[in-house]
Amino acid sequence: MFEDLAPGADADSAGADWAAQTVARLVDLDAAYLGLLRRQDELRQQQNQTSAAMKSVGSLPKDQQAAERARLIEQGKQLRTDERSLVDQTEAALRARDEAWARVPNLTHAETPRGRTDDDHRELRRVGTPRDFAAEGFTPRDHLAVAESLDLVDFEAGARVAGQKFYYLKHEAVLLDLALQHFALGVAARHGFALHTTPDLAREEILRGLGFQPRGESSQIYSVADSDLCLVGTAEITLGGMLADAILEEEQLPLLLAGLSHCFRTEAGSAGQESKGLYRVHQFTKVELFAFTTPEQSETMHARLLAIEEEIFQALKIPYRVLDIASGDLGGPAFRKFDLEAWMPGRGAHGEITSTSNCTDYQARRLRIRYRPGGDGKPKPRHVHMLNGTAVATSRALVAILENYQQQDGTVAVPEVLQPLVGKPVIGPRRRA
RNA sequence: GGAGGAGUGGCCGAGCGGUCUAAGGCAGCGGACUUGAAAUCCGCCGUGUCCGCAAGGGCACCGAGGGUUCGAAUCCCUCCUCCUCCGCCA
Repeated sequence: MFEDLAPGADADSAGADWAAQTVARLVDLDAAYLGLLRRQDELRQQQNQTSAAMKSVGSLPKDQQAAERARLIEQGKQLRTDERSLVDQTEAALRARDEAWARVPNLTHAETPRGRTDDDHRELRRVGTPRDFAAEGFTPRDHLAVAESLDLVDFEAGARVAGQKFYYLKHEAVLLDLALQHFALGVAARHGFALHTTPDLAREEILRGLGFQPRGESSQIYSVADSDLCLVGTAEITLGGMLADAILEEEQLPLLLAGLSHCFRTEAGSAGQESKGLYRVHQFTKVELFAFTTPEQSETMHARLLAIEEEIFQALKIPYRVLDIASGDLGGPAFRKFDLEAWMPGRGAHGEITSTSNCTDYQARRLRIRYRPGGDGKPKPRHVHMLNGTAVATSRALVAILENYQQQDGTVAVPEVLQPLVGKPVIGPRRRA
């Protein structure tokens, strides 16, 4: 059903055509539903009139009352039968319309680069200068080698207890992980975000509202057997879901939330160099920024979220670049997405460390989150815009720190802003017990 | 985990088969009175959706979903949430 609503491989050339067909299909489905809805409402009006008529039967002459009652009951029965079959049709039509709608991704920002490959992202800028390891006289190792030599991470035990791509952080890595969380939460609070810790599980319905696909074949989401709960892949889900069905006042916007949660991802089908060590794991901890705004505010807010992400990694003194993500890589909900990619000397390439998306009203429509515009008269509620951004994902940040702060003697310097919580300026060398 | 109780408009709260077009109160908005304010009085005061240029009208919503009935906020079933007590536990 509706295969024609999914773009094919040559979507860029066929894009306009596909869009026109999709719109036509949606219009047809909508008209079909509304036609049935109108008939259903008329039928219900008759039902209401019939039961109202029953009330006045008592004012008829006694000898006519029984006959009139019987007539109305018979009529009511008939109407009920008709109404039920019409309701089934109406519900089916509504489902067809909504399913078609759910498959339509968000619109795309005019400036978003078009394309489907990593080469199609637009690099907006580079900030910070990568260290010249050759000049320092040594070859940088990847974070896993650094971490293992300092006994900071144990993947073997993680595999034994929970499976591959699970891990234990050890020693100063634990403190680094916590220091990153604390630092990011501090920055978020200073920018006016209300701090939250969130549930690490959420109902499927909420996941769907945020545009995630909880139980698909290649789902990134762990689900809990015999329940409708899933492990969250990001606090975006729990923060966004907090206000489902709410109608906010315009003065409350923009509403800024920060959430600390564990994040769980199945990482189905990913492997290779990119997934080595802490870069791609099943569980990590993340501080997430979330914003509810008016439609007019969302673009400015998106820039603000990006600026906060940059502030954090500038404070950590990690070189990075900013990408304007290409249309084919946006996913369903995002209207525009910026990624920060840190320079990772161990692999000699950039790697994603944060991502911020403007989802405009895509999630708000599914979660029914609206606001009442101020002003005179009785303005109808409008959908809010919803945006999210990573303040810090600790596992990825650890990769960047270990690789950028490694020293020739095998130790790792601690970023200055984290030193108060880690309690020392340098990690290692360690004497193995 | 066990046993009870409860979910009604922004909030409190009545209603427990047809008079619900959901009482009453609080908050809010407009007005009268007042130099101004308070107090008092009068009026307004949910959401969604459909038809309509509009005025206006229809339909739905009393935690969610099913059911019984000519007719359900009201009766029955399932689920969700909250409260109380017991047990267990960080």
